[in-house]
Amino acid sequence: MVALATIMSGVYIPGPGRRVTLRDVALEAGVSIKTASRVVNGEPTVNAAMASRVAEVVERLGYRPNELARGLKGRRSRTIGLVIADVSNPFMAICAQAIEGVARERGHALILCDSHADLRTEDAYVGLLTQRQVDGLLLVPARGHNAHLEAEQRAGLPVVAFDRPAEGVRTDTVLVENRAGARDATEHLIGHGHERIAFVGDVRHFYTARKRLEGYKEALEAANLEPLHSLDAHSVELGEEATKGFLEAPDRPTALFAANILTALGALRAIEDLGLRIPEDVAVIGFDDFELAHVLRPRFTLVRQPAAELGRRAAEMLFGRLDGQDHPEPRRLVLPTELVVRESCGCPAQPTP
Amino acid sequence: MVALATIMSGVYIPGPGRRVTLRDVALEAGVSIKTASRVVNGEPTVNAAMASRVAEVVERLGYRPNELARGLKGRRSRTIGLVIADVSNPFMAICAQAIEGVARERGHALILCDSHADLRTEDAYVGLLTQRQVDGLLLVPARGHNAHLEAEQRAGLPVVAFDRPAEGVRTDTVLVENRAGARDATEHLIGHGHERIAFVGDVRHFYTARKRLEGYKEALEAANLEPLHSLDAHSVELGEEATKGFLEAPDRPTALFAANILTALGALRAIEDLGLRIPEDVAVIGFDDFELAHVLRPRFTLVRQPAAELGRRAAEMLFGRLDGQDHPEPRRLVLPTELVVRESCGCPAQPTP
DNA sequence: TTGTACGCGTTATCAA
DNA sequence: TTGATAACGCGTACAA
Repeated sequence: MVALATIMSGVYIPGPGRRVTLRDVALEAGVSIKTASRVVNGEPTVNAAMASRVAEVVERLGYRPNELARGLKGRRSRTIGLVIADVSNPFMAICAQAIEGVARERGHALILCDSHADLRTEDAYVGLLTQRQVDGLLLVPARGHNAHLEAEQRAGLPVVAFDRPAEGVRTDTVLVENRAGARDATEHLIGHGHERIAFVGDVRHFYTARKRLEGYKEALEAANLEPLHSLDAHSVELGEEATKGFLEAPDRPTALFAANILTALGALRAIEDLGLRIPEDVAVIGFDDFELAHVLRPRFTLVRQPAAELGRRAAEMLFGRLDGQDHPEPRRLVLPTELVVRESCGCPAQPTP
Repeated sequence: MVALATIMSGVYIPGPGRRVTLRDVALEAGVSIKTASRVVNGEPTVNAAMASRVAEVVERLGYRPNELARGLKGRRSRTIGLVIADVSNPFMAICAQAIEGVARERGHALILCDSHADLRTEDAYVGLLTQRQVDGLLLVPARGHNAHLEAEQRAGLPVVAFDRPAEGVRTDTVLVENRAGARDATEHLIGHGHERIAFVGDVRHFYTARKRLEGYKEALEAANLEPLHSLDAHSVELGEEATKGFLEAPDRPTALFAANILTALGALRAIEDLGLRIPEDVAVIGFDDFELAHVLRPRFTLVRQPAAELGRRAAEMLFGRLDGQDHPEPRRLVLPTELVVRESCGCPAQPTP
């Protein structure tokens, strides 16, 4: 072994590209590989003197266990996979950050995959991850039948879906109160006396969009008001267009519920362009938080999703399974949203929110 | 092997938790393991008939190579590590997304680590990553002496730093024109006739903050103007405070350069609170893009960083090394920024930017 | 308490 | 062209 490495003045210099292995340590310390292994893993059944000798060598050579070998042997890669729909979306990025934090606490690495909300890409990623023997899988499922997940689950891979449920597969799931959140927002607008409240939402097939629309309709029906919605505005531009469609009509709505970030931004642009005032001419509430919401004037009222908690809870649910918690049935956790009341809904300005 | 698995009506059902291995394939196809391996790896030296028979079995059993075993044997994990300072920062998230995309194109998995810009956390993560035998490392270095990187590099691990250089270590680096970008912005304000231009920046020890301050000073000096800067505003609140400090002074500046996102938001809040108008009372230019910049009124002028390209180029530089490109010296790539002129600087409104 | 032998799933070597 | 056999680095089972 020393053939490929050199010890110079107490500093071990591994050959280029060659890492120190347990064998190197064992040889250097004059013990068996197994004993070295025991010391590294902190097993108690080692002579103290020997242990400290080995520890010294480990330190000096800078030995690092090879996790690939460990995983191969031990059937645990200490790695989990995350397939997210779009990391560049701040909401998702915060989820990812929270998940990464939990993984770290639990000594696991996190492989990040961005499916761009595409089912085939997701499928490919799930393959990549299982090939890497991940211990578990967290994902924001793409729309469509996530059939590929089923085989993995049957093979014993714990899977947790979050933000939206996986279609056609029974997995643990962590969601957000989309419907209740939308209902709260709509009711708040109704409470301000509005009777014509428009809904600008994104792709109708998206789970979150559907649920939010349901909540909106629920609130309107309870108040005996007519729904007035536009869907499929999945970009700022389309959101702007849809909003203008509403606001330029003869009998225009006096309030607007923008069901996601993009439509909210589009709505703001439209309102600005038409020279209307918020909230005097149109009151607005959005769904999902953004950094500038309290910088805008008037301050923007919105339904806040607990992004970090969503990620954290999903990760914890996964690690629960890894720890052997045996819930035979898939679990479902739904986290509450929070209506952050500021000024765009028509409420008076607060001191310093 | 069939002891732990069953073949029923053509469908192979692996035992719980047990995955199909090359042995299973070989047994089922009646060939040697090595032959099965050859087929899987597309080696040309296989009899066509045999190859298709094996391929069929691979398909039917749903065989997936175990990347851990491959990595253990082949000394290539096909995995790269990314240590980023803060994924919840949209700029970083976009970098991460771009990197992930390149990794995917190259058939590599990406392990994501969030150092929270903390050197010790970074150190721990680098350890975690090398234990996982990553083939290369991309990172946004934390401030301080990144000594731990040196040992890894010596052991043959390619390292690419991006957004900021690693201190005390010589690595490939991809940066953005912080200085030139800040100079451009400042010059633009000078071009509008401003003579008192304040700089609101974040932590003075940060590389990016320093470079931007340099650029700002350069522009002022060239125009024989007095610099007027405040530093260490590393939150929206502090940015707001710092801005108010400037604007409430007797001889207040007529223009403001906010050197990062947080200070830009803080500045906007401060200006709003003081009842000043943009750009009539104070012209403003920021550094770094944000989703709402063109939704704000007036539209916000800023220096845009090529986030996706930064990530992509860094990843490509890393894969270049992995492909064996042998540049003995560390390389450094500096990407240009772009001054996105809108209205907050005092320029007239554009039709539809 | 310590060491030996084997296996994890794969690829590489070499002989057939 | 194909197949035994030996690695890769580590942990487990068992023996010393």
